[in-house]
Amino acid sequence: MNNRIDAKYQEMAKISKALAHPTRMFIIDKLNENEHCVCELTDLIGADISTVSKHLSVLKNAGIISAEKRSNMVYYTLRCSCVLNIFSCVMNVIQSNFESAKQIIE
Amino acid sequence: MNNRIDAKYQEMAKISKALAHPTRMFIIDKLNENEHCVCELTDLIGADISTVSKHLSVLKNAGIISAEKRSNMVYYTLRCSCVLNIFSCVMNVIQSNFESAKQIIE
DNA sequence: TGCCTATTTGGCAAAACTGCCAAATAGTGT
DNA sequence: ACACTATTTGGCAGTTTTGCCAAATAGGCA
Repeated sequence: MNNRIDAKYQEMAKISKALAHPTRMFIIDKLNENEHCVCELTDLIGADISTVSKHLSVLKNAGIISAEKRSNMVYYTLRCSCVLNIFSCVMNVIQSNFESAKQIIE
Repeated sequence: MNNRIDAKYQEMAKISKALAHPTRMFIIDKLNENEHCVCELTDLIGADISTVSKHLSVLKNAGIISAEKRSNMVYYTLRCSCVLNIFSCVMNVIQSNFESAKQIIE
C-alpha cells in the first residue's frame, strides 16, 4: 500500500467511520426528513445533549451534514443526498445477509 | 428511539463499522478484482498475517465477504455486489466534499 | 508419522471511541 | 449589565478496536 493509495482508503474509512454508530445513523435518517436543531434531536434520541452535539460534530467533520445558526439555535441538514445512497446500500447488504440466512434455514 | 427502530440502526451501524478501517476498505477493493487468499492480501497490505486475518474475520462476520478453503489456503470473495455500491457511494461523498472545498477556495 | 505452509485464536498493551458531567461560549430579551 | 436558553468544549472513566507476538489448528507431502 503506497501512500497515495493509502490516503484514498483512509478517506473512505473516515466517511464510513462517521456512519458507524446507531445514533448517527438515526440522525441521518431524521435529517433526511427535515432539518433539526440539536435540542430536537436530543429529545428524539434521549441522550445527554453534549453527547448528541458530539455525534453531530463527527458527522460534520466527515462532511456529511452542515450546520446553520439561526437565533440561538443550530440547525443541521444533510449536506449531500449521496449519503442517502450509502444508507440504502447498507440496507441492501442487510437484506442480502438476511436472504442468505433464510436459505440456509429453509 | 424505541427498540424496534433502534435495532435497525444498530444493524446498519454494524455494517458501516465493518467498513470503517482503511485496511478493510483496501481489502474490499482488492476482492472486487479477484478472490484472494490471506497470504496474498498480507503481501499487498504489509501487516502481520494475524492482523489481516482478523480484519477478514470482521468483514466476514458482517456478511460482507465469504471464505472458501481449498487445499490449505483460504480464499476470500465479496459475498454481495451491493457492497460495491456502498463503496462508490462513499467515493461520491468524498467527491462532493472536495467540490465544496474547491468552490470555497476559488 | 513428522515436517512444512497457511491460517486462526488468545493475550496483551496502546490507541480510539463513547457518554456523562461540569464549565465555557454565544445569542436573546429585560 | 443580568438572566436565560441553546450549544459546544474539556475532562474523565469505561469500553472497544487495533496490531503485534506466540501458540494452536488444519491440510499437504515425504
